[in-house]
Amino acid sequence: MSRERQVLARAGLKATAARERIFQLLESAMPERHHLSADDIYARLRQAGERMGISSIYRVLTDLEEAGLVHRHHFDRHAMGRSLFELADGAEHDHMVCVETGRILEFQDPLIEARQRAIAERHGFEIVGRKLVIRVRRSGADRAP
Amino acid sequence: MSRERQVLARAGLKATAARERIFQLLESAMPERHHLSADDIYARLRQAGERMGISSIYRVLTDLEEAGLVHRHHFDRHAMGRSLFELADGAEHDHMVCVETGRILEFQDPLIEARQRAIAERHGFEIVGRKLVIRVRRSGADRAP
DNA sequence: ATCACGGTTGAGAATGGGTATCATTACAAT
DNA sequence: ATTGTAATGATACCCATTCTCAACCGTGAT
Repeated sequence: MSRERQVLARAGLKATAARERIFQLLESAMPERHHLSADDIYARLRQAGERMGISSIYRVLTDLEEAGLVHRHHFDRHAMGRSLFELADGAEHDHMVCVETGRILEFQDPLIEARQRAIAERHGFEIVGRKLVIRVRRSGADRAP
Repeated sequence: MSRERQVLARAGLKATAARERIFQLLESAMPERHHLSADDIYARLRQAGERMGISSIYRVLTDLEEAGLVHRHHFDRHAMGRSLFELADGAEHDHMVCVETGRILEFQDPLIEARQRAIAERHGFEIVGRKLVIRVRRSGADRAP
């Protein structure tokens, strides 16, 4: 039984070919771009000579997300931006997006996380999920006068 | 000259009727729901016997956003969620959304903000904007076993 | 094996915020 | 008034995502 099958099974998902394959792709994208859209996945599959319906890709991604194996992000300023997905590899992290280059940096800050928990608790809540995106630009960059 | 006109002028926007009116609406929503969608605004205008094209509403909201007078949020989990708008009244704040009731709470935490600035600086960036949304639920709520 | 059935897949249609187009209208400056 | 410039609004359009539904597994029971 492959590693993928194990992870899927542990998350309570039947291990189908589509799920395994998409999981693999997300995994292989981790060192590199780290964030794939549904279209990216579609394209990569084609490039590899495989084919999968785009609706299945969306369905599988949603399944994986609901099983907690994948995180979905929206880094665009506006609503109609596409969703980007990445594997949920244990450690939560937040994102910094450069508005000039579009580059996405990840970071972790235990202090911020602790603070968030404290604030939620103070209001009688527990945290289900959080999303912090900082939009940044190279400091000292020339701006409109 | 009305207060609205002054604010618009100060932000570099010609004060048109549409802009003044939408600004007013956002202002009047502050004590109450605090976050309005383009549709909400459309509906409120109709209810008041006025009429404005929905495209104008979107355009004005985008103008106001770009002038820094208004913030746009997406609290939904998925991409196609609608945009919600609120007046940018000086102090930045973050949001906590209850996944059970949909209620939106606002909070401020200077420590989190300072931390964010520090992290951005450490990477050679300056902050252009940030967005922190914590999804929460009443703690102690029963969950699936 | 075969059957039955519950979940999975995928092509194509539908959805729904949001945007683009463009003729019309309002305003401002000459 | 006249001309130029920007704002408005009806409508068409876009496009990522979801829905629908028929075909298709896969597995366990017979």
